[in-house]
Amino acid sequence: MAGGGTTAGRSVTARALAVLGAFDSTAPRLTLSEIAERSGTPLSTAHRLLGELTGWGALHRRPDGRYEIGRRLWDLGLLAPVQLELRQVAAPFLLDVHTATRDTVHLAVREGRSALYVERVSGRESVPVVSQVGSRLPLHATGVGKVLLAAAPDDVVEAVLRAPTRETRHTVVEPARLRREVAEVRRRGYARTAEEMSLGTLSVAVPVWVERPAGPAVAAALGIVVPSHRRDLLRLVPVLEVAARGIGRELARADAFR
Amino acid sequence: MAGGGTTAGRSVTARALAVLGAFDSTAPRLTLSEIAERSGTPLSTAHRLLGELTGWGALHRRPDGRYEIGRRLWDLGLLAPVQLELRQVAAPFLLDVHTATRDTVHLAVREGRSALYVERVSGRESVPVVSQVGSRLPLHATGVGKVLLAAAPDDVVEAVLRAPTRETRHTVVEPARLRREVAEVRRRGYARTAEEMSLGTLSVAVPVWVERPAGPAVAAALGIVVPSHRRDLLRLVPVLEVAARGIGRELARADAFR
DNA sequence: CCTGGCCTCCCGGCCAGCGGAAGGAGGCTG
DNA sequence: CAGCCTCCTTCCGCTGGCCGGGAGGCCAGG
Repeated sequence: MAGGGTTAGRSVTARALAVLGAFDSTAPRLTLSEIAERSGTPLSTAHRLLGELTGWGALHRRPDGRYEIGRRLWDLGLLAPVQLELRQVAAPFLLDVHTATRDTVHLAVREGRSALYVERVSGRESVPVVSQVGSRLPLHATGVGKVLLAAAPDDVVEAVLRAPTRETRHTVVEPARLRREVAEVRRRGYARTAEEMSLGTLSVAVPVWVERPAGPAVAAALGIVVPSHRRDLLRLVPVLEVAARGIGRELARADAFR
Repeated sequence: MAGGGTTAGRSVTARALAVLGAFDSTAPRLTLSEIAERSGTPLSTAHRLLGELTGWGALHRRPDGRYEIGRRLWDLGLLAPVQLELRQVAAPFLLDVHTATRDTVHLAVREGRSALYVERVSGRESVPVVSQVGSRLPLHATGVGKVLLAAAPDDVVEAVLRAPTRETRHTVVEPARLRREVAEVRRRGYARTAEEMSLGTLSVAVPVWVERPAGPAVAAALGIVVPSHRRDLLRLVPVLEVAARGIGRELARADAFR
């Protein structure tokens, strides 16, 4: 019997987490063997862990035998600070902007070298966009991304400028030009893009400033995406600014309250 | 050394899950000792598990030392079917209803003997309501709850009627009267409440029917909450019905697509 | 300076978890 | 309809990873 001989130092918890980690947005529903393979766990081990995770409610087993994320993990996820603080505070303001403009409105925060989309309001008549809540998109090719990039520490800016991906034929990838854009965003207080992430859409975005004991900081970026035939893009900047200031004020209050 | 002697059969995974389970909406931020106590885990064991969970990103440790749910669990939660299928399909329709009415709109599903609030659209000018995304409220005291109750199997109805909680002085708790209301909801196709869950608000709700291979079924309930001085509550029923039918159709399509 | 609360780290015994392998269920093919 | 394949479930004895008491550190308050 091989026994635990080949466990290679991975702890039980690490294996259980690896099993959970097998799920992602490209694979939200998996069979036992897929999970075993994706998590690098022997079949029978995966089977046992899945039994426990399912029993607790972290996962759910469908009638067809496949596994998916369970309600209990959904619940836990709702307790994450990004959800509990940012989203709940910001949602009504995004709604205001959407009501005034009828376009797709986004709220994103920086996570490493990506923009993490935290909230989105988009009706059925809005332009189709790639971003969803939970998506991570590059900092250099979206409106909210550029705002977050302009507010990021220098080492992040340098790392992003070193290898900007080309998303469409309009994506700006020249480091010098990106550097100029970042400076411009800092000066003007808003960012704009034209078909740099997906063809047929323009975007503008502004920072959400929050007063903290340590001084003002950019906590998020608020942006709007419109079809590319629109001419009056900059008209939206004041609308976004009003909402962003409202969000910032509420966040500062929430911070003070702890 | 006590060793594993007193483990009482709880598996490692069960302990790790117990640690996660220490978090809930009333306690989204916890210290090590609180977690140890709430999860019934010895301090040093909790400490070790927290280290692993934090390392993986399931939890996050704040500068002040307390733990909270991490981004990675938030991500995973977004993959739950309730989020991925229902919410994403329904969100634009809730938005439509909100735009037309400016009131707070809810989508809920039944989970056991509770109504689980899955999505909510509410501006800043809407009436304040207790429900949040992820809340569980009683089936007998809310609009969406009554709709879900009317669609529930008999044993659930009986169980709910046996011990209805009194939420406000207007809550209907007499089993006979509740039974009559359920029959009425089934006949009329909508439910209404008047200050039964929180004072100062009325609500109406309709079922979301989905065509399935096994026949039509109520997948969710769509409801709206308005301040109690409004007189034209029933005017909203057709609005909700249009949206509910739209959601049902999209869900059936999504089902077919798998 | 002491006290108390809270966190971090250490260590050796022991049992819970490990995973290969056999067997079952179901579906597709020739 | 037999044969084959894929996928899932269960079994079981060995062993290495987990357990948790306790020592010690850190910090705030008295």
